[in-house]
Amino acid sequence: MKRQVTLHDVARDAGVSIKTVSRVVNGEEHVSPGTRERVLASVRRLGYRPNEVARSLKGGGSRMLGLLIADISNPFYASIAKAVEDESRQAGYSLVLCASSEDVDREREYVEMLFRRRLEGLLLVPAPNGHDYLRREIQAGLVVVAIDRPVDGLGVDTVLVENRSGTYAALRHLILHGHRRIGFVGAEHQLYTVRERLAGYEQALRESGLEPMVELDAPDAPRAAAATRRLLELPVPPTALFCVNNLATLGALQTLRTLGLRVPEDVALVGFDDFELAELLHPTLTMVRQPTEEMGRLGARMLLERLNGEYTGEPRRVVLPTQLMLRESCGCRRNIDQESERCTLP
Amino acid sequence: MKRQVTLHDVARDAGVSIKTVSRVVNGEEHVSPGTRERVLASVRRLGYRPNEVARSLKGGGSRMLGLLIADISNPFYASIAKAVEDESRQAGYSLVLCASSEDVDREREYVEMLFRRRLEGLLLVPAPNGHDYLRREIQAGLVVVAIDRPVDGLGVDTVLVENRSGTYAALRHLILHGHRRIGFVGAEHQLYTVRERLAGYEQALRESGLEPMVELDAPDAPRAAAATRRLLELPVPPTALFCVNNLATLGALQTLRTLGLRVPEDVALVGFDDFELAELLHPTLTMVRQPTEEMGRLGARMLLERLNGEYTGEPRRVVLPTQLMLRESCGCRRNIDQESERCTLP
DNA sequence: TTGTACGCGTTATCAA
DNA sequence: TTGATAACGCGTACAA
Repeated sequence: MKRQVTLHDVARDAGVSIKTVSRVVNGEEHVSPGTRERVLASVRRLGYRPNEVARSLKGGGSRMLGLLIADISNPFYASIAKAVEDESRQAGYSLVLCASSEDVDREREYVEMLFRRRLEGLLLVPAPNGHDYLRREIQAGLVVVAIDRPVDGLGVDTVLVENRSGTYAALRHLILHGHRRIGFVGAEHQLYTVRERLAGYEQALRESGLEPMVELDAPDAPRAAAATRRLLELPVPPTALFCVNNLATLGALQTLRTLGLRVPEDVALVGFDDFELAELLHPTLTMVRQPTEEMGRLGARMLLERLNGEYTGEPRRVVLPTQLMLRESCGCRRNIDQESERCTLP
Repeated sequence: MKRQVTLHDVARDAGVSIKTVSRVVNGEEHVSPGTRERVLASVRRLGYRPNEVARSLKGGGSRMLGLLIADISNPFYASIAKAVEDESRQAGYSLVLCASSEDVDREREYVEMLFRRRLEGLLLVPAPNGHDYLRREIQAGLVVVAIDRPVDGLGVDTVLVENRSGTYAALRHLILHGHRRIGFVGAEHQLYTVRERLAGYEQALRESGLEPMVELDAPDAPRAAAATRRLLELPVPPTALFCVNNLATLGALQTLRTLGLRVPEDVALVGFDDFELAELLHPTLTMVRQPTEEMGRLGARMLLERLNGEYTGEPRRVVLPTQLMLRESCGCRRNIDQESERCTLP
């Protein structure tokens, strides 16, 4: 990095003091038009640009936010990131992207780094387990907002979706279609969203006196594929599957294709976390949609409201609604005549 | 932001000078074990963490990189971002995420901001047109690496893929399958990648004496759908389509479905920019794969090599190979017996 | 209207 | 082995 152009350089060039240059640059009052012109000319000639690092140090705040997610290549997080980036930029903040891979240690390292760089706020999709370390950061002034999952016992603003009732609605739908054996293709029980969705699943089954069939070792597509296979190779296999998220859904589809099973004729399928191509697959996929962009946008807004003092009250918890996107994979189309009233459920 | 714990606080607490604390914190020599212990105890007790902003100002560099892409919700960019984030983190850099939406003005605003924050390097997927402004930033010390598209006339390290020959191979494949009328579903001609792929398309057609059928107004899925419809409603419609990227491919599929045309029986299809679900669609999609993660990883490495002085030579231009992923949508499977030798082309 | 002097938290220089 | 002091670039308080 070459030596940069500073206020001093401009001041010398324009024949004024650095304070005058500072005034001009920041558009303050009390500068005569003449000097202003002269200073601006020097600014242009020398190519002066303010050093935000110095401004931050002086006390203005770093005007940077962090977004900590598991994996940006997952469209769920990418969609959140898109909204957060947009809101940050509009508010004049820069956004630091951090990926934890669901690893608390990596998360903690990242948060430590963010704190040292004096980021003002953090949008966090907390990895499973142990967020006590965050208490210290919050006490030291870092503003945190949790998205997708709560971070328990810390009283931070939180944006969630209706995991439980969204799943419940999806399962009611399958049950009303006549399914009695419905498998759950899940992921680590440590994940809040998985627990909640599992609870919705179990509630729906319990109410109908059905037996749960649960596979939880499906944190990524390949393992979801294996989990699905285990379910389908049961002595009495399920006639329908509920997949806990987009990755699990892809894995399940993989296996269904491998085994040559037709959807929904042989096995019906509903998944959580809708994605763009669900409408282009064959069959089209019935999915529980969560408003990913809105989650990001809202989380960012809540964070910014804290930062600029627009909100100073108690921690907020927003729970956004989900939506059951009825398409073909649940068997709806097949039964649409005889059960049309039921298909309008959600 | 509360008042933070500084070197002074630690120094006072430990009864030493700030320089001594600084030495301990940075693991320098010339500190007696006794004082070191005392200082470390104070550091822990007070919860001191170094202020990287101050370090940056002092001259250590900000240890931050920028990644400027069009849209993080596009899996192509998300995949690049994943790799870049990973490389940055490993090198001890933080990554600022910037989305330009292909808008040069927004790009310029972002770069200006990045410069003011004194980011050390920038990984850039340049928006179309006018990058003269970058010259100034580079001269001022910003290190730039271009990914996916070159930024002309500026002599920066660049990572590209074989757009032209990749497309050429795809079209040869279609032509050898007997297609004589092949449509091109493209995007703005201003985009380097589009121009290159179009050139590959035209070359293949020219060599076989075929007539190009080109639609360029397909920058997103909906407009790609419309463009595809225009092609297919021609008096003599194409029997095959080449789609310039993943978005164009999705748009084309949309229209094919709407019109009730079968792929590949009625219309064959090959697209550029493979994506995960191409294998799960029906039919599975024959696509030109580009090594997105490697593009990001390599770009990041080249940038880091510049920053740490490992490389100081002439601007480098790396062109990564693409790969034709033969699946069903090109009609390959149908003809695989009679043309198996041709199918091994790529 | 303009300028001087100080502080932000750190590292670097040089002396003790 | 230690410490006082000067940068780094900027904004603020206070004078002029």
